[in-house]
Amino acid sequence: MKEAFKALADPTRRKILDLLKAKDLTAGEIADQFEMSKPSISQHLKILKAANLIEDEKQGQYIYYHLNTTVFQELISWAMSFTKGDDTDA
Amino acid sequence: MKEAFKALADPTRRKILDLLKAKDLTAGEIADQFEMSKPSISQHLKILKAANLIEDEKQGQYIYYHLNTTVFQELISWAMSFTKGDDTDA
DNA sequence: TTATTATTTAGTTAATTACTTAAATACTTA
DNA sequence: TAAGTATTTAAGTAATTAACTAAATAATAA
Repeated sequence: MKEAFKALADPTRRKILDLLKAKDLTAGEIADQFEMSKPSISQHLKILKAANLIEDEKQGQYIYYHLNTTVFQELISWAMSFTKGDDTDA
Repeated sequence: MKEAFKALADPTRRKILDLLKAKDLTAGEIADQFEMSKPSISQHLKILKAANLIEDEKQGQYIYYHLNTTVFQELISWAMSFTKGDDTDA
């Protein structure tokens, strides 16, 4: 989760996650949605992957990225522990 | 939410939230839990407050801090939108 | 009023982060 | 094999962040 919190702090990375919510995309397709160099997006993807928020899958010369929902589930539990009626530890 | 994501990226700030989950505390009581200067903790409290994750209340010479759960609720909704079963199109 | 306690604000510095361009790697196609 | 496309890695830099100490503000108590 530690890595995820840091990964989620950046608006570009949150937008990447939003894009992947709609459908799986290649690194290039993701980069096309931003006015930013491809290496920069590649770095962001690397950080999201290290945080287990996304996974990649190579298909020929392309690398497809897709969401990994497990950390989002953990995040839900974590946030719920701060709302009334839930005593669960972080 | 933008501010909240950045606020949550720091482990010291997440620990402050954990402490406030148990009970309301003064700035000094919070600072006592860390091996860090009081001004540093004060800055973290300021950031958490700007993110609407906590609120303060002055009582005499003390300032009590307590959780504000509204942004946590928003965070839950946000994270749920990434998990299966919350398909907005369904 | 003066001193004490609680806390924040200001100013500075070191570490981290988010970009950039250039080069490297990997796959595909002619 | 050589050229082209997709993507990452490397190296460098500017902006941001998180810490510190010192000073300021505010309330309390002597």
